[in-house]
Amino acid sequence: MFHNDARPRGRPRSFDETGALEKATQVFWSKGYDGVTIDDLVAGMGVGRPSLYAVFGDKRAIFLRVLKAYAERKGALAAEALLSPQSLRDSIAGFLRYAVESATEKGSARGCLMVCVAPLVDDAEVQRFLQSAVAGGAALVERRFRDGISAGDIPPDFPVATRAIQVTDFARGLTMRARIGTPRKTLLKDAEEAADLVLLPPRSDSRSE
Amino acid sequence: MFHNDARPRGRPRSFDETGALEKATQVFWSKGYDGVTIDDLVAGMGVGRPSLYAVFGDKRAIFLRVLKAYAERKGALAAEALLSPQSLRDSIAGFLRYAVESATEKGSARGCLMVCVAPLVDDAEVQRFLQSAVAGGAALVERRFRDGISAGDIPPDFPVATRAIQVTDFARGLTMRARIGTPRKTLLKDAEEAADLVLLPPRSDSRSE
DNA sequence: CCAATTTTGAACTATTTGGTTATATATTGG
DNA sequence: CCAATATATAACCAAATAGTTCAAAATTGG
Repeated sequence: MFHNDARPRGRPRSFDETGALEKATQVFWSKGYDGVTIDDLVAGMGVGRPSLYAVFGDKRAIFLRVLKAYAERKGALAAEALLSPQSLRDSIAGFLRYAVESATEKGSARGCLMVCVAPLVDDAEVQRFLQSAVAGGAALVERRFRDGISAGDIPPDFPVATRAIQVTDFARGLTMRARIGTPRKTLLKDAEEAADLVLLPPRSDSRSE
Repeated sequence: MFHNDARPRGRPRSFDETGALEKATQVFWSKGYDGVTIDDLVAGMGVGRPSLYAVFGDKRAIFLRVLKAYAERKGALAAEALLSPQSLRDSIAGFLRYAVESATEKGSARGCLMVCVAPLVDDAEVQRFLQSAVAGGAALVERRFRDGISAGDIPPDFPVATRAIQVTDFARGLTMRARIGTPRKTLLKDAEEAADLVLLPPRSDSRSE
């Protein structure tokens, strides 16, 4: 006799919890952390003030949940863009293209919550989270480079760690430019050229000057 | 009988105007735009509230002045780092090194006012200013590349415009990582490697495959 | 239908914030 | 030394903001 999935006891909620968090994401994404008031969240999430505090806590708590959910979702999509294609070139270009496309999507704010807004949040936990996210992103790209060596797409002496960081730095640079209004078309072109650059074979040391 | 540089009529100001603006720069730099209150500026600039409004205007006006002064100063220093060295490699590495060093300076906030905070300001004039600053920075680097071709440091088919944008995207990426706490040492290493990368000769098309 | 439970909506309180006003203070010009 | 001028200090006010309280509403369990 399990009532595990039975509806809970009292008045049912008028909102969907994860849906409300997604709406909160849009609010923070477009207004930044400090630019957001509780009333912004109330209006944007469609949740009454007392419910908001009861269910989610204060602004900081909401932001932390938003940030973590966003990172997970975006990380999965980025990994997919990176790991799906067969050719290394398509992987790297796809990764950067995804960064540009999600940063210039119609209907969302420009830029990226993790790249543009979270770094300005003056909070130790946020900073730690971002640090590990940055490291995780680079590690993912590095793994893809290693697979590229196995597949013969790039030479065995390819500096996988260095180039992986460079790919993610490019993504950051492109994303910040998206935020200030650089057109998607321009950024997509730059993403392609960045992919070309990071795939150049390293200068071989064998032939000295 | 010119009294051009005579002291003005009434009670003398207790603060230095440009000095106060520099202090305001630090305030915005560390707290972001929306995170700053008038009281923060009053405290940080050492200017009383009524004088602040009378002399500088409201928060937006102060920020615009701060941003423009910051851009001018920083642009000049970046140009110096870029144009002083003889070798192209020293120029590009110096430019990126300067970005990292100024973004990790002790005593200032981490990151950069133009790269990290201004892009989040929801204001058309700020956005326009940033766009032109971004274009100007890339143009500066591109010019240095062209000089490098003349000097024989890079081949004549070197894609100067593309690589110039990439240099500035790297600077943005490094600067954002500085903001989230990546150590200066790490970033300086990455800056060197980024300089190496963007100076790689392009794949020559002559030899197909 | 009624008690227990949970959420909702509206109002409320204390605090912060942006911006102004009034008065005192420091300086120049005569 | 006095009028004119400009700034400084402190107090002030209205609006915005964060967070709470409380009665009404919607549901389950009996």
